[in-house]
Amino acid sequence: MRYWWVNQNQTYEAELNGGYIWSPKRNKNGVRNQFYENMREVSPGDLVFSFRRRKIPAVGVASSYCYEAPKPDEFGTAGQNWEKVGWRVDVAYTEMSEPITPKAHIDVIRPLLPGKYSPLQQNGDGLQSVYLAAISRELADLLQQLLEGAGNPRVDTDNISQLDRSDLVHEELERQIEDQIDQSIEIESTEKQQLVKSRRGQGLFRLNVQEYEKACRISGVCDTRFLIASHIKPWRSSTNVERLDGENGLFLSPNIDSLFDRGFISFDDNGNLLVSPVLDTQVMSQLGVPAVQSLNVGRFTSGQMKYLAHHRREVFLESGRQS
DNA sequence: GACGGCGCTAA
DNA sequence: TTAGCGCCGTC
Repeated sequence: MRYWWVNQNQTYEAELNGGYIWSPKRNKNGVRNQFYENMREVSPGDLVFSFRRRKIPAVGVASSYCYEAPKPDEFGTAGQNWEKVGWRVDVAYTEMSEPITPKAHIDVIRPLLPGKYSPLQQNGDGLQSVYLAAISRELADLLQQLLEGAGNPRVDTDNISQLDRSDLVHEELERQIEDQIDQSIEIESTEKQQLVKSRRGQGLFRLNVQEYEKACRISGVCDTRFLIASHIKPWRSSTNVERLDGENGLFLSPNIDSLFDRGFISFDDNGNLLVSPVLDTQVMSQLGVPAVQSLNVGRFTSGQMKYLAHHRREVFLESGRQS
């Protein structure tokens, strides 16, 4: 399990009440930001320390992995220059009745601050450019001691709640897109039907995928009755052309589709399997992904590679990967 | 007056 | 890529 520190000044109320943390995927100028990339490495059960107005007013336990979600409406003007779609992790917060001020304990905290991507300055002040920062177990232990010493209840990872809204959020997002397709006057009704069917991997999209893929790349199952035509670049993020493009698809066994769809696995351009560090290796092998050092699933077309690059950049749950 | 989920920019 | 510095709105 891992430990995180989140600087939430303007959005604290919204994120506390909503039970989540949210970030855009990129800086305003489109550049990768490590504090946003860190969202992709959170696992259920991880501990999250809230930081607001120089204090720690709440401690949370993550209850989901990272998933794509729209910018919360309740942010209002706070996040005006952030993108409309970003990363979200569900978090069960416990408010501290006696918030502590890290700066008051900076002498003991300073030696435990990370050398890079630290959430605090050496003098104990915050850092404007930080959102979600990784901290060590040692620092997390210290913060918990300080919080308990001040009279707060201890928050532990086994306070984990089962609340994971990722399916609901994605369902709502995709339902809105279906409505847009349905109301569009430029699209013919037969194409509308195909676009909606493609969301479930059915219809024309499935036929188009069959031109490129014959079996599940990992399980080897080739009876298409048991395979899901899975979008590489997610349906919700695709253009209408991409939603029906056969090169934007793989035939996958249901278990493998579920792992690929949620970003637990991906592929590089040479066909090597990539496994997210957030995924438990035992679960992975139980779900049918062989626990070998490297697995090559064969060549991809240049079209497939284009979509795979998107999958690695926007779906795969690993921070810091350049591709 | 203090400070930060910034925006630039230097190296 | 990372950290430092200056801006300025908000608490």
